[in-house]
Amino acid sequence: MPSPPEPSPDTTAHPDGGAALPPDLVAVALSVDLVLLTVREERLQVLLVRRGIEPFLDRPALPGGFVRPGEDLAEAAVRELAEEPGLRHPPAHLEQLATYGTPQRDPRGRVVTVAFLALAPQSRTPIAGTDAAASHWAPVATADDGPGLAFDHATILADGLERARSKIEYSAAATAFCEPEFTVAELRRIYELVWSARLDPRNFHRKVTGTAGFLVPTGRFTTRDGGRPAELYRRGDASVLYPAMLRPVPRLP
Amino acid sequence: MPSPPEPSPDTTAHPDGGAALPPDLVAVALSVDLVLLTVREERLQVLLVRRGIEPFLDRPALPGGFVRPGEDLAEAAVRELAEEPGLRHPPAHLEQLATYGTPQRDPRGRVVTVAFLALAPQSRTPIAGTDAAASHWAPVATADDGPGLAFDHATILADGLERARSKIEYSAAATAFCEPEFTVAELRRIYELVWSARLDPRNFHRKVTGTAGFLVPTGRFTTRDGGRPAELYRRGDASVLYPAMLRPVPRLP
DNA sequence: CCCGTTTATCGTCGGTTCGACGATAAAGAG
DNA sequence: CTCTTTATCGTCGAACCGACGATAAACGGG
Repeated sequence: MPSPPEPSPDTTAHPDGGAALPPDLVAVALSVDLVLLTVREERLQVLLVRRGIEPFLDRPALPGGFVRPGEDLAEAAVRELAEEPGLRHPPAHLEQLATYGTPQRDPRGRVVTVAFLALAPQSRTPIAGTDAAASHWAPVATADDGPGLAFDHATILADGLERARSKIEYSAAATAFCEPEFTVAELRRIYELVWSARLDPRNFHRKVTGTAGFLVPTGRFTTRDGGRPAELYRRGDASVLYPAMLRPVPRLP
Repeated sequence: MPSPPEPSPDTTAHPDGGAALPPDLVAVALSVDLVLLTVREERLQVLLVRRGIEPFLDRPALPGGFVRPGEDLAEAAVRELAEEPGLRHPPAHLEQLATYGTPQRDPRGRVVTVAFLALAPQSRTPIAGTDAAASHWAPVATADDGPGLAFDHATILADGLERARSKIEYSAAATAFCEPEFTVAELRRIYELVWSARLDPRNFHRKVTGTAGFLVPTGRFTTRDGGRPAELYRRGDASVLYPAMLRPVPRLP
């Protein structure tokens, strides 16, 4: 991390090998932004930060930051997550979402951002929802209320939500929202809150326990949800679900 | 397009609004690369170029180039496609694939590339396969033969192929490989060549003609494939297929 | 002109999966 | 002990799929 203005060191470095980048190409600043989702307080929530500098001062934004020299993209995403006080441990799921590079998306200049989608269980998300701190959890249903998100982060959030909603259809990614051991009902609650839909407990139970490699029974039981004791499961080694979990079609009436 | 060395104009421009980018951040060169697929000569093929400069001189590579000032990412992808002699018209399908930014992926310096996946019908791909020209079509099955692809383009190509193979499962993207009017058998051939699998003609016919919004019958017929005349269809307005077209499970024996 | 070949299209049959829902099991609350 | 809550097992019909038979409509060669 040097100090003075030398804005594009890497683009002119390495003139060895007889090859150098063309001198007239456009250099951009590169950042990563994170759509970190969790299920807490019976709602799907996203981690937001309050911007402390211009532009969009005091507006909510997705957590993120600039990529450092010699740093890979996923590496930068993991580092930004670790720096956020809203997350104690690494997330259970992290994947690249999309890249946003519209020329005018940042008034300071050309900033291209690579967005990542991260899913984490509630136990790794200690920040309370109504703190005035820089980091806070916001229900995704109300993320667009109040002052709008900075930059194009509303678009990125919407893309991340759609990715998460479709990802849990055909993969075991929903278990990333769960604690290491969980009941079928707790997993079903994840699906219901992510999809904003109600699922039949009996059909859901048949589906997830009948899909090979999805859930591994522990043989132990819990009554923490009340009622008859439910068996505890761990996530299996299956990453894709086949056949997929079907998202209920939105009913018109 | 200015001329002299001024490698990072945009990162220091716009100091207005009381906000400027931090002076010590890493600037990167930004490029787009294209995985342009078509079905020709009974094979799934990808457009490759022969590199005319170092590094990877004379090695095959995905077509692409640097993003220009003021240019959006998708805009740059469309421009690069238009500049390629391998494509006469805009592709029928274009989507962002992923972004690759490992620090050492380009020996000249920090170059981050946004890869796009494009699908086009044969009629828009006039270049012959064995020309010694800069652009040529290569069957994807043999794209890894001979000298390897430049940079990390083998990884990008593999990701693009996987995206294409899964995309046609749950969307109508396979029609992007077809001419404006096509028969059910021609569409089936697309699926078979992209998946390297054989599909039952009767079940495929039932599936595609029974999925609402997938195909629109024209009422006209053709015998260009021999045998009994087949009805010509156009693509419908459905973009997602529900239920999905099921990819056959790979047979072990 | 008849006939075999090729391709298109329609149907049938059995197995799997899904949605809707009944029935039973096992805990806690009062 | 009864009521409530939740978990889990079954049942039934509809939808869908894979395998495959049957018919239709073109062509080419005798």
